[in-house]
Amino acid sequence: MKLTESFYIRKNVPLIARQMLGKVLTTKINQQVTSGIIVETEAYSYKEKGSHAFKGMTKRNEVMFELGGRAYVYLCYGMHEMFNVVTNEAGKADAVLIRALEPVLGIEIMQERMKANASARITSGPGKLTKALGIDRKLNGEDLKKNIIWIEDPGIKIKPAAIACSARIGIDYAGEDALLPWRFSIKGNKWISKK
DNA sequence: TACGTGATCACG
DNA sequence: GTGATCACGTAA
Repeated sequence: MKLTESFYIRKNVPLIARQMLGKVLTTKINQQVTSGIIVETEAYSYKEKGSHAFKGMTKRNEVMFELGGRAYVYLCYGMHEMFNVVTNEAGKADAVLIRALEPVLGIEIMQERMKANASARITSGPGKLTKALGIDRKLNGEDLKKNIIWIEDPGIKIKPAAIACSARIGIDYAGEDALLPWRFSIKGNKWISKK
């Protein structure tokens, strides 16, 4: 069943990011269903310099300031769409970046979408999984309770010992906050993004 | 390691 | 208006 507000609207964003491992992200776009198990995430809090929300609200990040349980999608490096889940209550702009998935449904559809750059590991990275699942900025602000993009709990329990945590990737600009161990992944999973 | 790529944001 | 920068991916 779908995750509800009681999951998303909590204060502890690293905890939410960790608990998102093993959940299933699904999109239904143009009647095409694609999904994957979340195997790598990163937490971002408005209180630390790694977050887009650290300096306050802008046109780009305004959905981060809405109530938890929505999609925050933005363009990075002029070519990659990035998908985040907004968490916490309105005004407290926390988010979890989904960095990698293990494909489950619609694998052929994903391969078709990735055709231009045919790689075997179609969902192993934040820019790739959005393309594979058809996620783009049109979904910015989309409510995850609806039937376009959502996350379900398949009831798989991930043991604490099976979770790796480390510093987040690609945020050197955040100074000492770049060292926070807020990147989580399922140990040994083949679909984790490359180093 | 290098660079494509274009929106965004902090300056004036 | 302008310019530096960017929560990446790929080729090499």
